Amino acid sequence: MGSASPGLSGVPPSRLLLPPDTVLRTGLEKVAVGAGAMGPERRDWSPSPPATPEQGLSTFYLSYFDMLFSEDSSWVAKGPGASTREEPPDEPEQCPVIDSQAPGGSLDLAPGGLTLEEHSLEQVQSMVVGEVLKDIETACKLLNITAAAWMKERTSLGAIHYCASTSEESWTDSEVDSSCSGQPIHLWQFLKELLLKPHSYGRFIRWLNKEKGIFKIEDSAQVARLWGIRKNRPAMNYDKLSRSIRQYYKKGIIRKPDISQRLVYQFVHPI
DNA sequence: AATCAGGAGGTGG
DNA sequence: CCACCTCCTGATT
Repeated sequence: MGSASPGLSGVPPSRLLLPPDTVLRTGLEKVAVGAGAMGPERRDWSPSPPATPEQGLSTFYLSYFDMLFSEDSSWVAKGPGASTREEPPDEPEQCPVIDSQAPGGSLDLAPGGLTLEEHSLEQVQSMVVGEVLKDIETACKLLNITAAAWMKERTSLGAIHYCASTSEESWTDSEVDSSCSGQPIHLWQFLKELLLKPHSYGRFIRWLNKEKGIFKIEDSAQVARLWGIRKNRPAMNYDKLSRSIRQYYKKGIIRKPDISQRLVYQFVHPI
C-alpha cells in the first residue's frame, strides 16, 4: 500500500506498466535474437557477440537514449523537421549520441548564425538535455538521493551535460567538474545499468518484477564478464561477482527474494 | 555442476 | 576506511 509505485512524473505511465517484453521485443531484439534462431536455451554466446558495447562512457550515453526512445519518444516528434521514422533505437553497438552528429566543436558554439539544420539540431539537443535532466531528477527522487550525488556517481552523464548544454547549467556544475575524470562504479549501479538497457543486455539480465526490484541473471558468465570489463578485472567470474552481491545483503542494498530462486535477486529499494 | 552463504585476507583509491 | 576482489569451505539445488 504505502509503496504503491510512486508517481513517475513526466513519464507516461502507459509504457511503464506494460510487461517488459511487450515493448522491448519489437524491432531490434527480434533481429538480434532471430539471427541465431535459437530457443530459450542459448548460452553459447562466444562467437561474434552482437551486443557487448560495454566500454565506458558510451554505455551510459546509450542507455539514456534507450530510455528516451523506449519510454517516451515524444520529444522527437515534437521537433520541427523531425520525421518520426528516422530514428528507431537501432544500433546498440554504437554511440549514436550527441557527439556523433556534431562534427568538430559545434556543440559549444555561441548561439549566433546557425543554419537551419544546426538550429533544429540544437533544439533537439536541448530537448534531449531537458529530458535527461528530468529523468535524472525522477531517478534521484526514486533512489532517494540528491541529483548532485547522482551526478557524482554518473560522471559520464556529467560529460553529456557539459558537452550538450549551452543553456542548461542550472545545477551541479561544480560537482560535475571535480569528478569528470571518472568515479568507480558500484556493482549494484552496474546491474541497474544493465537492467535499464534490455535492448542490449536483456539476454544476460532482466527484470522479473521491476516494481519489486526483482531481477534474474540469465547468463551469469556474461554478466560477470561485463563486470570484469567495467572494473578491468579480467579474472572476474560469477563466483566472485555473486560474492560481492552477497556483501550487499548486510548493507541492505540487495537481497534474495522471499521465494529464493537461483540467480534471482532483489533490490531492497527498487526503482 | 552450478549456485549459494559467508569467513577471511588482500588491494587500490 | 571502503568496496570490492580473491580464495575458500561447506551447504543446497
